[in-house]
Amino acid sequence: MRIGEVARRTGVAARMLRYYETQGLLTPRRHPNGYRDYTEADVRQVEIIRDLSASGVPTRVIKIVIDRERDGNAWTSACDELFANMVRKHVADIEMKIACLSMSRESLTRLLHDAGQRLSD
DNA sequence: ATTCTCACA
DNA sequence: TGTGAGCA
Repeated sequence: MRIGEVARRTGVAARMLRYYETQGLLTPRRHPNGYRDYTEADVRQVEIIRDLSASGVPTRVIKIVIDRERDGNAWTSACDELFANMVRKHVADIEMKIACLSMSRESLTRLLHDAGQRLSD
């Protein structure tokens, strides 16, 4: 499928899909006319990239994760410990964000609850 | 009509 | 990241 359909289905702008490609996160085939040809697997890949990106994980790290999963998750080289620490940091960041979001949710639901009481008076 | 690449304030 | 130019 072409870039427009992928953009429509994933909610990721075609602009970003091309950008991800330059970052090595996606490598769609090309049609004879030069148009990118995405597969269903690419769409799943885009959804993963989109979600990780929305969680604040830099594309640089996303690429390492993707490459790692493609190569069967083999942890061997001396760089692996370094990478593992990067991932741990992001996991910690995400946990912090979850904590912040939970508090925001409490505040907002309380706001709505109080407003609801006044509205029903 | 759609996509492509490249460049910009 | 958005937007526009100039092609195919």
